[in-house]
Amino acid sequence: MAVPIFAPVPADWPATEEHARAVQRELRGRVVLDEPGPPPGTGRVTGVDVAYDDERDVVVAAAVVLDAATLTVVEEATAAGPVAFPYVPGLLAFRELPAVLAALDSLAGDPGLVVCDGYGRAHPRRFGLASHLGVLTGLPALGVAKNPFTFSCADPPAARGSTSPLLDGGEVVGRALRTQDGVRPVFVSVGHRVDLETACAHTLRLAPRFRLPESTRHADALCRRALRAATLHQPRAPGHPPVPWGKPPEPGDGPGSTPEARERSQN
DNA sequence: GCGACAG
DNA sequence: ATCTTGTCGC
Repeated sequence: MAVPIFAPVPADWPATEEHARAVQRELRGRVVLDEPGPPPGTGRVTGVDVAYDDERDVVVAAAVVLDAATLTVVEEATAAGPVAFPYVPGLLAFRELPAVLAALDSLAGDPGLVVCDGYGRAHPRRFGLASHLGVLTGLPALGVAKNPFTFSCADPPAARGSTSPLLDGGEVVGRALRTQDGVRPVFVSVGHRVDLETACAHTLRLAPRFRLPESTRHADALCRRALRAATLHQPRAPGHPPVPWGKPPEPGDGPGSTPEARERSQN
């Protein structure tokens, strides 16, 4: 599988943490918070995610478009490029966005609502990945994160659909949302042009069976697959990597390789 | 100053 | 994120 697009890092992309934080403070004023957002279960929803090979300085992004009513995949795209920024908590967008934007650009159809891996408003400067993506694309966007980052919240009741406020000190920045009975919650925050209530309703609809939304599960699987394919015959930098034992596992192994098992293991 | 910290 | 062995369940 060839990864069709090469996404160079934009020439004006921030290279320092200080610059990146300044960009966040400047762009955060453009976030639109007074739109309810698209009605859940209608139109299209697009999941985006990225996978890294820091060893080879490669990031691959995937965008998977779903029909919101049926959760059927209607379109997919990937894009690869150099890693644009180191991982710094609070500056994740600068690492992921160039590749994600390239993947979104290569879609033929309208992405509709974009579901990001990570946060939007729930961010030290109220401008996480989902907000940044929304502002740069103009698309409605929300964030679904797998852990509470630096924020705090009560454990929501055990039933699917239960929520509790996600707090930064006294300010509500998102919600912990239980998407399955008795399973750890996910952490939803607004990105751009969606309100928190609608963002949670979308997230719940997108997760009828697993903890994570189908949109992010599809995007996660696709970018990993594409990264493997893009990287499979490239030599690694000499020295570092430990040589693993035995031979690599065959496709369609035993248990532990099913989607359900993967989901549970990260839960 | 130190630890914690989306992916 | 990524690495990594085995184990459980449908």
